[in-house]
Amino acid sequence: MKAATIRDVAERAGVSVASVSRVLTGAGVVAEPTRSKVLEAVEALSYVPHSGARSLSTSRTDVIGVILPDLFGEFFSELIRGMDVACRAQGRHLIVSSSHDDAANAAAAIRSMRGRVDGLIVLSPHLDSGELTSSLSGRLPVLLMNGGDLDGQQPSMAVDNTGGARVAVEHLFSLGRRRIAHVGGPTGNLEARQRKQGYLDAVASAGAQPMLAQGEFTQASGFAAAARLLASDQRPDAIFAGNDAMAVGVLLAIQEAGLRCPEDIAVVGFDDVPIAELVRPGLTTLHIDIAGMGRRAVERLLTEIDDAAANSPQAANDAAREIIVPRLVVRQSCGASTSTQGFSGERP
Amino acid sequence: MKAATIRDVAERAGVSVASVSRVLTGAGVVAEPTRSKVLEAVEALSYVPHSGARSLSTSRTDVIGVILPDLFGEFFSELIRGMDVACRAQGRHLIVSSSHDDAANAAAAIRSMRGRVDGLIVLSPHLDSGELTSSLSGRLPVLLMNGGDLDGQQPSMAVDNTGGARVAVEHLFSLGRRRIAHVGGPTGNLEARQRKQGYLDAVASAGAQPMLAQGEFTQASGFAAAARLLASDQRPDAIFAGNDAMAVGVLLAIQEAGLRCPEDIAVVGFDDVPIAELVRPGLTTLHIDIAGMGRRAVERLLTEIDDAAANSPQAANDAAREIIVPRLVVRQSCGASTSTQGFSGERP
DNA sequence: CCATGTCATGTAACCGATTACAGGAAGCCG
DNA sequence: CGGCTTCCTGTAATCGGTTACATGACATGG
Repeated sequence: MKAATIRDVAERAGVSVASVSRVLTGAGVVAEPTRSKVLEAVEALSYVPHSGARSLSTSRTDVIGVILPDLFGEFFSELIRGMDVACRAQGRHLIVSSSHDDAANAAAAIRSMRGRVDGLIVLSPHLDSGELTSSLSGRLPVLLMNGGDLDGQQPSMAVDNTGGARVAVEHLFSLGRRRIAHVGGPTGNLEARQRKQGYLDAVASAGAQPMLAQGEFTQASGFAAAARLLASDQRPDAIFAGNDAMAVGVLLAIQEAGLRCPEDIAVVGFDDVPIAELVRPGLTTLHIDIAGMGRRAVERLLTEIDDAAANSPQAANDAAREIIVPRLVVRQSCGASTSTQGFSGERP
Repeated sequence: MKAATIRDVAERAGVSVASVSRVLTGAGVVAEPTRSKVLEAVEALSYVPHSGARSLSTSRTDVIGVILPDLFGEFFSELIRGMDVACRAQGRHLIVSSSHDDAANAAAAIRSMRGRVDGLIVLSPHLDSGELTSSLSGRLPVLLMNGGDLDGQQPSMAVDNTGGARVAVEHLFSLGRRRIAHVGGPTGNLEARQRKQGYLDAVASAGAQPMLAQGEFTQASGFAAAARLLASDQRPDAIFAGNDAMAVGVLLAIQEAGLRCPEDIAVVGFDDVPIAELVRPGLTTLHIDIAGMGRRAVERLLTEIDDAAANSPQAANDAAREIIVPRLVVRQSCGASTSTQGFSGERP
C-alpha cells in the first residue's frame, strides 16, 4: 500500500487539493464544513505531507543543520538539547553532523548539507574556519559559534573567554594568592588562546609574573602540566586551568603530591561541566549556560533565515557578534569558603 | 541570485539534464568528455542538487531519524557520535529529536518525522513504547533500542542488563563478599528493572539474602540510598549500583561515613561512563560500547530500509532482537586488585 | 433587476530532480 | 554499401505538494 497523497485526501473529502493544502498549511481561508471534512480524511488515511514535495514548491526545508567538532560529552549533549528545544518550538528539525576535527572535514560536511537545510550553525574552534564558512556558504544563512569570525561580517556567537579568565584570576588575587599559574589548552584552539590572554591580562594588571604550562584540554594533560608546575622551584599558590577537565587533572596531581587544595594551592577551572561540583573539593569555575546558548543560536539563525527570505536589507543588523558572559561559580577549590559543604549534587 | 538548477548546469555544459543527472547519481553510463564537461559546470555554478526534488522523484530522503529520551550526557553524545559516523559512511544524514521523557511526547516527535525520514531509531525506556511505535509507524522502518519490544516483531537492539548485573554480583561473591546490596533505578524504567532482576538472580543462586534500596539513576539518589544502607544494622559489605552515576554517589556516601572502599565496602556500577575511571577508587563497572551500538543500530536500520524498498519477504529475518553483552571492567572499587595505580586517565 | 463586490473553492502551472523510452551516431560484418 | 548492434544522449512524463488566478454562488445597493 502506497502512502496517501494530497489527491487521495482531496478525493476522500470530496474537495480539491487546494482546499486540503489550505487546511494543512493554515494559509488562506476555508469554510468550517470543508475544514472538518479534510481533517477527517487526513485522519482516516493517516496522511502525512511529503516533505520533499513541499520543500520543492516552497523552497524551504524547515530543517537546520549543525556542524560540530569533536566535543566533550557534556558540552555536546547540553548544546544539542538546547537547540532541539528551540527547533521543536518553531516546528523545525535538527540535522547534526559531529566529530569534525579539522577544517577539511567540516567543509565536506557543510557541502553535503547544502540544499537540504535552510541554514547552518557551525561550531568551529579552528582559526581558519571563518573564511572557510563564508567561502562555502554561497547564500546559505550561517551562524558561527565560538569561531574566529575573522571578517566580522558573519553573524556569530561566542563565549567571552578572555573576560571570564580575567574574572577567575582576579578572584584568586582578591583571595590573597600571588603566584598564580595557568595551564593552557592546545595552541591551535582559539578558545584556549583567549583564556590564556585573559590570564595574562589579569596577571599584568596585578603586576605579577605569569607562570605558564601547556595542556591539551584533557584531564591527563592537566595532571602532567600541574606535576611540572609543582616541581618547579617557585611553586605556585594557585592554578587557573583552561577548562574543567584539566582542572580535575590538576586536583589529582596536587593530591598525589601530598599537597592540599585549597590550603596549599587553589584551583579554578572553566566551563562548569557537571563533574565540577562533584569532585572533592568542589571546583570553582566559570559557568556557561550551554543549553541556553544552543537555544539562542537557533533563534538567531531563524531570524537570519527569515531576513534572507524577505530579502530585507537590514540583514546587516543581525550580522552582529553576540557575547556570552560566563559567571564565576565559587566552590571550595579556590579557598574562598572554608566551610565544608555536605553532598547535595542533585543532577536532573 | 537564485541557486543553480540541473537545467542551468545542463545548459552551461551543453548537454541534457539527463546526462547531468547520470553523472551526479552515478547511474547509467556517460562518455568521458561529457562527464568532465558536466563536472566542470557543476563546479563553476557551485551546483548542489535540490534534496526535496530528488526525494520527490526517488521517494527516498537519505535521512534517518533518532528519537531520544532525556539521557545522561556521556551516553547521549557517544551514541550520536556512533550513529553519525555510520551515517556519514553511508551518505545518510541524521535528524535528531531528544528529551522525550514520556510516551506522548515521543509519539508527537515520531509523527512529525514521518515523511521526512527513511527510517527511525527509537530509544524508549518506557515499557509501553513497543506498541506505541508499531501503532504509529505505519510502514516506516523502525529500529527499537533498549525498549520493551513487547510483540517481539520489531527489529530491536538491547543491552543484556540482566546478564550484566548477574556478572557484576557474581564477581563480588567470588571476591568473598556476602552481604551484597543493590541500589536500583526508577521503577518505571525497564533497564532498571532488568538490572535489579539480574542482581536478584545472582543473589538467589548464591543462597544469600537480597538487600534493596531505591534510587533514581542520579548521583544524589545513589548517595541517599547508600546512606540508608550504611545506617542499617546489617551493613552490607558490597553495593552494586544500577548505574555509574549512582555508584559515584555511593562512593561519596561511604567516604562521608568514614568507611573505606573497597576495604570495608566494595562498589560496582554499570555503564562505564568516562568518569568511572577517574574517580578514586576507580570504579569497577560494566562497560558498554555505546558508539558501537549507535553504529550498529544505523547499519541494521539501513538494511531494514533496503529490504522494505525491495519489498523482500525475508524482512522477517531482520526482525530479530540483537543483544549487546556488557563487559566487566575491574578497577579498584571492587577490591579485586589492591595495587594502587597511578593516574593515567587519557581521554581522547 | 442588474451591476458589483465578497468569499469559498477549484483548475492548472510550477518547483527541480529522476528515468523510461526514443532516437541517432558509430562500429562491425558480410 | 546495407543492415544490425552497441552505446550514448535527449525528450518528456512523473513524483506530490503550493498557489496565482479563474470561477461561481450569493449578498448588497442603486
